This record gives sequence, structure tokens and C-alpha cells, in this order.
Amino acid sequence: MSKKSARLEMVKMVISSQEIATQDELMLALQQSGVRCTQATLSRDLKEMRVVKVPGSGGRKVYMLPGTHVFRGVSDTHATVSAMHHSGVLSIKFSGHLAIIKTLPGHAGHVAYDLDNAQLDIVLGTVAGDDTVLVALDEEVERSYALNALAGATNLNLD
Amino acid sequence: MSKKSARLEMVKMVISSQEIATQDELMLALQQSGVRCTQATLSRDLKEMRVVKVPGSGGRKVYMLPGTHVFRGVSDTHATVSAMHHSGVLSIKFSGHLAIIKTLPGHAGHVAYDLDNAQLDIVLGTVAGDDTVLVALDEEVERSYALNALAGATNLNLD
DNA sequence: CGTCAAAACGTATAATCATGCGAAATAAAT
DNA sequence: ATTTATTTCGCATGATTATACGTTTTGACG
Repeated sequence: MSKKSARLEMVKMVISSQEIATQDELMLALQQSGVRCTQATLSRDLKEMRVVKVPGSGGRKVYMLPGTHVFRGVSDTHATVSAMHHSGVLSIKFSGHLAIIKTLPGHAGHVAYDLDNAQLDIVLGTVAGDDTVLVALDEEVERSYALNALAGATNLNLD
Repeated sequence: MSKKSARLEMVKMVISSQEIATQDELMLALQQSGVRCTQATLSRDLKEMRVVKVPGSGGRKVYMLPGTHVFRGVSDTHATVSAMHHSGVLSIKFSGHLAIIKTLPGHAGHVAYDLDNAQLDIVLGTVAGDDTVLVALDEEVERSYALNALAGATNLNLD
């Protein structure tokens, strides 16, 4: 594993788990993880990885992985993600009439897509971040029912 | 019909029909269509529209409209599009203290942006996906009031 | 190992983009 | 219409990103 590809993996992990607005910011975040390099190198890395900078709410712009932001495990030196669920769904919790689905980094979009396609009439709408999906539920539905429906639509195995 | 929204439409048309790499380039392309403005203005426009710059194949980076947004019909070069700035809002529903706004694909960001800028004090915050905006509402507000406020801020015509 | 070629990198700087601020334009109110 | 408030905009400049170029590293081969 070259020094470069290790850095690239770390970049993926960092930008999919936190909001990074500039390359200097990214550089600092990488230092926290023991990766040292310059802004120039990151500029080249981000271009090579086709990372895009997206204007978000609140006037800030953050880096995001392209396409189906799929972040597959980390290789060697650092933390590897265990317990990979097929769906990428880690947990489903509720607050009010909102379901909060936590996923692996980068999987939220895919999970939300599946949910939308499932056409559940208990779901009023979904919004996906990077590793979180907010699901607005109909007021009338019971949580136990919703949990089953959501788990089913996302291929989550309830234990 | 403001001068601004006309320019915004033209920007959409230009960046969806040709490969634009810089804001100066975009500025020149707009001049060809009779729209004159500065790079500074375009910077603000692109941010408002949440246009992203994507590193493409040939080492080139081009601007792209977010989501699966398809720009639909404008007649010819100058073409003042009528029925412009339809909000893209399809429906507004409620669940608990949350409003769920469904929009045309790719329009959620813009709608959320408008809402944020409207500075409604009944709105605590917004989150935009691709075609859904979740709006966190103040606990005290009546739904009928909220509906009117949201519809107003998003230029939705209530029937 | 030593040599060569290719890739990766840092420095310095150019290119591009974002923004504070006052001016001009637009809308709202009297 | 005149005043007042709000939005939009351009200019100048600060902030961020990209790259030319020389240096170092990496890897293949003898």
C-alpha cells in the first residue's frame, strides 16, 4: 500500500464523515489521523477522485464523494468497519413523527433511494445526508409498524 | 419578472448545453445571449442554484446542475421565458412540527434556499434532499398559518 | 547496489472563486 | 410621487484552488 493510496482512503473517510469546506481544513483533519501533506497534493487528489464541492445550506460549501458515494472499508493501518450490513443501515430510531436511519458513511443516499422506490404510504418524504436519512412519517402510523416497514424496505435484518 | 431570474434561467440553459469551466467563461457565454453581468454576480448565482463543479474526464472541470434536473424549453436566444420561476413545489404536508415539501427532482435545494432567505420566524430550520425539503417548525404555530407562510415563501400558488 | 524512468511531491505563484461594502435598482409604504 | 426599505449588483480584494517547475521518491532492471 503506497503512501498515496493510504492518503486517498483517508481522504474519503474524512470527507464522508465530516463537513470539510476547504483543502486546508482537510489537510488539518488528515494530520489528526497521522497523514501529512500539502494543500497542493490534496488539490490533485480531489481532482483524481472526482470529489465535488457542493454549496450546502447555510452558505457553506462542502466536499462530497461523487456518484453513489459508496465507501467500502478501510484497508490496513486504520480502523476497519466491521459488521457490514448489506443495506448499509446501522440503526433506525424515532423522534416524534420522524424516523432517523443511520447508515454507513456514504450510504444514506442509496438507502433513501430504496425507501422512495418502496412507495410506502406511511412515508411523507425522505432527506438523505451522508450517513443519516430523515424519514418524515404519517402521523397516524404506529412505530412498531413503521419500524417493520422501514426495515423491510431497506433490507435491514431485525434481530 | 426580474432581471435576475431571467439571468438565472439563462445560466441553467448555458451550463446544461455546453461545457463551462470557469465563471469568466460563463460570463462570456451569457453575453452571447444578451445577458451582461460580472463574475461576482455569477459566483452568487451559482451558489444560490447550488450548481456544482465536477472534475471531468479530460482533467477539465465543468459546472453541472444538481440532481437529475433537466432544463426544459426556452425558445431562442433572448427568449424571455414566461411562467418563469415556478417554484418547483409540488405539495406541502405536515407531520408533528415538521412540514414536508415535495418538489420537482433537483429543486429541493433551491426551495430550501428560498425558505432560508425568507427568514420566517416560524421556521427553525430546513433540510433539503433532491426532491424533498423538511422544514422544522416552531411548536406554537398553526398549520393553516404555516401553510400560507411556506406557500408564500416558495411562490407556490395555493388553489 | 547503481542507474534510469516514471510517478509523487512541495514551493511558489498563477488562476479562479467568494465577499465586504457602497452604489444603483427595485419594491413597498405613505 | 416621494420617501423608505429591500434587493441586486459591481468593484476591489481576500480566500481558495490549480499548476509549472524543480526535487525527491519509487520501482524496474541489470
